[in-house]
Amino acid sequence: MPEGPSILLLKEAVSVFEGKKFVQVSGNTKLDLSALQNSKVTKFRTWGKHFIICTKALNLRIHFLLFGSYRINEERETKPKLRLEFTNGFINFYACSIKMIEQPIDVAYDWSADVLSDKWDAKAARNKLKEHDEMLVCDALLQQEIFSGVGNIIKNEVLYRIRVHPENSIEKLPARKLTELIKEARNYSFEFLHWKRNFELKKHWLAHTKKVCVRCQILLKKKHCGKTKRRTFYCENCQVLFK
DNA sequence: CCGGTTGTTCAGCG
DNA sequence: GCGCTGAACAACCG
Repeated sequence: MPEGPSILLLKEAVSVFEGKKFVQVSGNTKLDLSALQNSKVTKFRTWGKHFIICTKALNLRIHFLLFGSYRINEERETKPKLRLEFTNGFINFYACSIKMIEQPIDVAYDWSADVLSDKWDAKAARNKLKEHDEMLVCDALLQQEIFSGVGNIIKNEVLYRIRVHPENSIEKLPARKLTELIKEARNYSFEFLHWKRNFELKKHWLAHTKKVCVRCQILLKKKHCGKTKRRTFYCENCQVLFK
């Protein structure tokens, strides 16, 4: 569920509820959502892995973390953390983190960091990366302030596709490679979106969870790289470690 | 059936 | 105050 493209698919799936009044708001959440009763959804938005429910009174942020899920017009065994009921259906959210967004939404969010947004700004990403010279690229791709929406799968696939070793620091990357990294983070995210929409995401993985490099046929390395220590699949032969 | 994970935050420690 | 570690959350797959 969790990477950015999946959240965009959620937004598409619930667009039928935009502008609709809440018939009932309920769930396990400890947040006081009484302000939502008799209110309506003005808009659904996303920022990377954040799913944002906008109302006149307040904005709610849903984050699915690792295990979160949702159902539309469908129940599960467990009680939802949040249930939004409309006249034309309902959404249930399970095992997610829910927060009120206290600041005005454009203050709270840097839209230019969202790799799937029209507002995505590659130049801004490059400037942010320049402030983290010593950060490893495997960590940098997971920084949501820089690449909002990129998760571990996208990280692995991007680095494999551009033939960059995950343990290069930002400063070691030739300018041309840095450009490629930034470009592919967005490009692959849209491919992910397309494949996920067609239920064929996994079959397009080249590195993530894979055993063998499709380019060199050698065994891929699996290692918990960087400060983020997320599992990283890479080819020690064709993904270059720059000196 | 167990181990691990498409993620993030926070407490506790040295 | 820092950086690091582990816990917590709690679902599903292989």
